[in-house]
Amino acid sequence: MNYIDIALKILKDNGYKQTKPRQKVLEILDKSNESLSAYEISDKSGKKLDVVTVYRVLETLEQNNLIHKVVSTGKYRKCYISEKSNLNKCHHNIICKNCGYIEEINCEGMNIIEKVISSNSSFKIENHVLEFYGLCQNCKLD
Amino acid sequence: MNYIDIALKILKDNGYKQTKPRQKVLEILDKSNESLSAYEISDKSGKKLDVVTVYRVLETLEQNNLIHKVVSTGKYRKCYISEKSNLNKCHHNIICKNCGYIEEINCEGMNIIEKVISSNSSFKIENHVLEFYGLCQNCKLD
DNA sequence: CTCGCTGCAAAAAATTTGCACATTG
DNA sequence: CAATGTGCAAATTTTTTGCAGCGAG
Repeated sequence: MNYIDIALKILKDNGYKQTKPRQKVLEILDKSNESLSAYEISDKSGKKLDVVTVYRVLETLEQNNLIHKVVSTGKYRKCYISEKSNLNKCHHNIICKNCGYIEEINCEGMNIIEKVISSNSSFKIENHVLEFYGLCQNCKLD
Repeated sequence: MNYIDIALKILKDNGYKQTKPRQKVLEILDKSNESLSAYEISDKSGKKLDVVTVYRVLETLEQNNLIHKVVSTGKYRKCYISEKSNLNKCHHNIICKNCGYIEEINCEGMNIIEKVISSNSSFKIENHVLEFYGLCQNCKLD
């Protein structure tokens, strides 16, 4: 099952309706290799989706862990989901500074880092944001 | 020498003028335990500083590595600087979800993580953003 | 005295809200 | 048909730009 179908199923399971705007936003994000803003998504829909609707759809999708906000830009990117569970996966991205291409990565070491930080500070750490920036395979060759 | 004096000296050394707005913004950020937006800084100045000026001062301070933008909120926080060098220090923050208190931390492990990611992906990684969220000592007791 | 910096006005961009109507289940 | 979700209008918030005048060096 592909990203869109899984996402729609999760929405349904969580009591959300499967509407055309939601499906359309998922399709646009699924196709894109880079993160997109609400306005960019509205544009890519041929303006069929109002920006306000896009904002609200994005909020819903994010709450259900179906998409991920790139914190340095505020734009959105689909993220890995599976039929079994989409709960609290630790999402990290590498973002190409040149073309915007984003790849989701697996970063096992962070739980260790969190433990080290926890014991070196007086904080109780609950979560973190981590984004890497650089050049993707194509752009580093130029 | 304290934060403000060092910062002003660095500005001077880099060819920037030492102006009252710059000094005032530095003072406000120095006093604050949490990150502040341009509007909050303007307010804390008793509206003596125009928001536009604050935006421009913040931009200058950031370019000189004297302050640091909290990427998840867009607000600014002073960061560690020394008379000798303020170049490209790797800044990481722990941010209290409850009260907003921010502490700058030293996070040695990240260069190792960057190397691991580099070798596991096709990207040439240049930098990263890392922020931790949790509860500070005071707030975790409540 | 000169160049860089600030303040004011205004524009542009990003995000949120209210409400009537449409759509899903 | 009942509850959610959408579209439009409008308000709010955030950030940027232009330009005249001020002030640091």
